[in-house]
Formats: sequence, structure tokens, C-alpha cells
Amino acid sequence: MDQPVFAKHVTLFASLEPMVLAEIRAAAHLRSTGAGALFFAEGEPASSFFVLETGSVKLTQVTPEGHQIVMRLLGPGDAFGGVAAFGGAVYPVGAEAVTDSAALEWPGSTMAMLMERHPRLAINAVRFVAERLYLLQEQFRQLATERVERRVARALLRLVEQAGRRIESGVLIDLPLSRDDIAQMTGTTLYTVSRIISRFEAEGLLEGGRQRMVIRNSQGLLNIADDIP
Amino acid sequence: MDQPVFAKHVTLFASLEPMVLAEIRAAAHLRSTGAGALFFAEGEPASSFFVLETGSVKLTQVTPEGHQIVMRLLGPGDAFGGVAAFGGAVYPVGAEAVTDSAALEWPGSTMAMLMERHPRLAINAVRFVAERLYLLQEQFRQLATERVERRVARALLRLVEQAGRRIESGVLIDLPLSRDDIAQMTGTTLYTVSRIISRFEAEGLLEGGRQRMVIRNSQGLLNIADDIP
DNA sequence: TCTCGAGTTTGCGCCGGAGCAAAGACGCCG
DNA sequence: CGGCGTCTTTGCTCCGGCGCAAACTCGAGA
Repeated sequence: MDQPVFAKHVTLFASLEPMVLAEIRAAAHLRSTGAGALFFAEGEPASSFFVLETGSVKLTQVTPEGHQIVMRLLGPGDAFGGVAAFGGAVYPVGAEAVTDSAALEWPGSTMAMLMERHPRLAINAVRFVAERLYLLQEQFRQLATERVERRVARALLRLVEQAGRRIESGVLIDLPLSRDDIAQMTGTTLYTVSRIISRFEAEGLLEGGRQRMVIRNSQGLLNIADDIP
Repeated sequence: MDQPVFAKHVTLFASLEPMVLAEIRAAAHLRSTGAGALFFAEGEPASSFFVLETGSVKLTQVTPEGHQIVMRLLGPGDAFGGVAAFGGAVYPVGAEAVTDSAALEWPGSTMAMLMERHPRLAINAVRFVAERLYLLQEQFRQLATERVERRVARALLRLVEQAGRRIESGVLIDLPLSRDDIAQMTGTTLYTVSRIISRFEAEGLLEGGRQRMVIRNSQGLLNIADDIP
């Protein structure tokens, strides 16, 4: 391993000199959490920035009415809490471990200091947040203009990307996600998701189960996501 | 005027020393555009960062199917194009002048150089983009969980904030926005917007017109936005 | 192995909102 | 001052998706 795990695929740490990377790494400590537990809660004062090492985490928001929505799903190498730690006062989302997880944690003040010392890091941070903003805009547009079936197909494809594991019968989404979770990712209800997934199953696109899915024909899903009949 | 216009309310330029501000200002040049014309188009290589001096601009995206959506509306002092110029390759949105407008323009490479030299500026940039991300998340959540009437009420209130001008009969939204524009801001259709606004008008909340609205009772709108009967 | 409970499916009814069509109301320009 | 194009309103219809209720399924733990 020529690069430490924490620096891989993290835009934030791209093209930094090894010495700087080592300095950054030294400022972090590892924090572990069991499935279902929180790294931090929504609305809590933002204190830290994280990079997930192992496991998976979902970032959620709760509406004033109590509906929950899932903003994003994370796997190893993904960073979170950054937006808040860099800029805001409180975490705008909560971070819940979906499976047992461990993440590197940097206090926000440390990051600020590091950025002050290494402009490159700050510039990377801009890129990092900008990237996220771009993706969210994309999702926003889809939510505004596409119907539920397409959004669900897209969500499943994204899950395949992020947590797919090849098995004999197809690609297993290796995360314990319920229908309700998928509903919260796509801005709909668990009923509608269940119906849509049943339909996909009837069409042979996938194989559903209790908090479990195996995608058999991702091309078919892609056709639905891109509205090719 | 103790601060130049371009530096007011722009998170990006907060708490910089006058000398640095002057250096930044010197790197910009002013660009003017008539109503309806573009500062840049969606998908165009991202080259510049802008701060609007006068007029108003809307940032739009077009779906593959050709539906347009309005991501954001800008007034004097608002920055745009930043996300792309800092991080991305192309502009993820198009910027169209709603009224005759003028904006300061910085080439992306200049900004990168300035940030390299002044870490404070880079750190501000992170805050700036983070702030935007936060607001977009908010809107995303509302789009996912709230019904159209509430979203329209919210959009109108936002417009009052941004472009409201007190007149005898209430607060005029001082921008030529059509029903369709509002539909594109709220993820719905012009028909539905028209119906909802007619209803608001019948309830005495506002006074509609051709590309024109006067809000008479913003408290009433607030109640609808926050679902208080 | 049995039981319990969380997660899932499905029937049913309702309704918010989409979308077409056509009529109306402005405001602008000749 | 008249005509035209753009924006707006409104009737009508249709249907996607919501949400309750109830049955079912499966896995975990006793």
C-alpha cells in the first residue's frame, strides 16, 4: 500500500506532499461505532470532520414534521461532516452507522489550522465541497422532474456502484437497507418503493429480499433510469 | 462607502485585509448583459467567477428531456459561477440575466492563484460553497417532503426577501417573473402555480399580475409555508 | 422448534397535481 | 388606436402515487 487508506479517493487529500499527509494523519484519531449508532446527530454543534475507514454510514435529515430523509450513503474512503466543520455552526445532517463502522476524526479547529498552513489543502476543500454541491444539484433536478420509478432505478444503480458485490446470481447490494430507507433516498414512500421493486422483480431485473437485493440486469435498470423503453 | 460593493455580503471576501481586497478587485473586470442574455451557458467550460453588481440573474439547468428548472435567483452582491470555476470543468448551470445586469468577472486561474497566495481567501471559499450546499440541502428536503402549495408559499417569501420593494398596497416583487419561472423554482407546472396563486389572491394574501406580484399579507404566506392553519 | 416482531407485500380508495385545450387579459409595437 | 403575441386563467380529465389496513414472510432469539 503506497498510500494510506484515508488519503485514497479523498479529493480533499489529493496531490499533497507525503510529509503534509503524514502531518494530517497524525492529527486524527480513530473512532468506532456499532451498527445503528450515531457519529453525530443533526443539529449538534459541528466539531469534527471524518473520513470513513470501514463500514457504511448514512447521512439523514429530519423534517419538522418528523419525516426522515436519507441525503447520502457512504462507504470506506468517503468523507463526511466536512461541510459543517469547515463552515457551519451545527451539523446539518445526522450520521448513522448502517453497519459497524470506524472513521478517522479531525477536530474542526485542527483542520482550520492545517488549511491556514497549507493553502493546497484549503483549495482541495473547495473542490471537495463543490463536487458534492454538483452531485446534489443533479439529484435535486431529478427529484424535481422525474417520476418515482426512474428515481428508484437510479438509486439502485448508485447502490450497486457503492456497495455492489458480485455473486453467482448477480450483484448483491451489500448493505442492510430496508424499503423505507430506499423511499427516504428517493423522496417517496415505502409502499410505492415496495410496489416498484416487486414490478422490477417480476420483470426479472432483480431479486428482492428482506433488507437485501440482488441486481440481475443492471442494463435493464439503466434503461429505465434513462427512460429507454 | 467604506467597503466596495463587491465585497459586501460576499462570504468569500469576508475579513480580508484592505490591501488584499484591492488586489482582488484589481484582477476583475466588469461585464454587462441585457435582460434575457447569458453570462454563461450550462455545459460551457467553466472559466470565470462572478459577483453581481447590478440587476438580477437566474441560474438554470435543463434536463435531458428539455425541461428547464431554476436553481437559484441572484441579486446584487451575490456570487455565481464560483463552484465551477473553483472546482469543476464545466458550468453545471446556465446564468441568464432576468433584468439588465452587470457583474465583476474573475478568470478561474486568477482566483486559483489568489487563493494559493492568500489561504484566508481559500478558507472563505470553503465556507462560501458550504453555505450554498447547506441551503440546497434544505431545498432538497422541502422538495422531497412538502406539497406544492407550501413550496410556492416559500418561494414567494424568498422572493420578497431578495427582491421585495415596499409600495402602498404591500410588497412588490421587483422582478419580471412569469408563473412558469415560479413553477421551475418549485418543481411543478405553470398550471398548478397559476391555480395556487389564484387561490392565494382569493384569500387576500397577494395581488397577482402579468409577471408581477404584490404580497399583501406575508404572515399569511408564512403560516402556509410552516403549515399553521 | 416455536414465537415474536420487524420488515414486506398487496388490495383498496382517494386525491393532488399533471397536462391539454381554449378562452381571456395585458402590454407592446406599429 | 388597433392588432398581435405572450402570459395567464380555468374547465376538464386522467393517473401516479399516497397511505391505511391487513395479511404474510422471514430471521433471531428463547
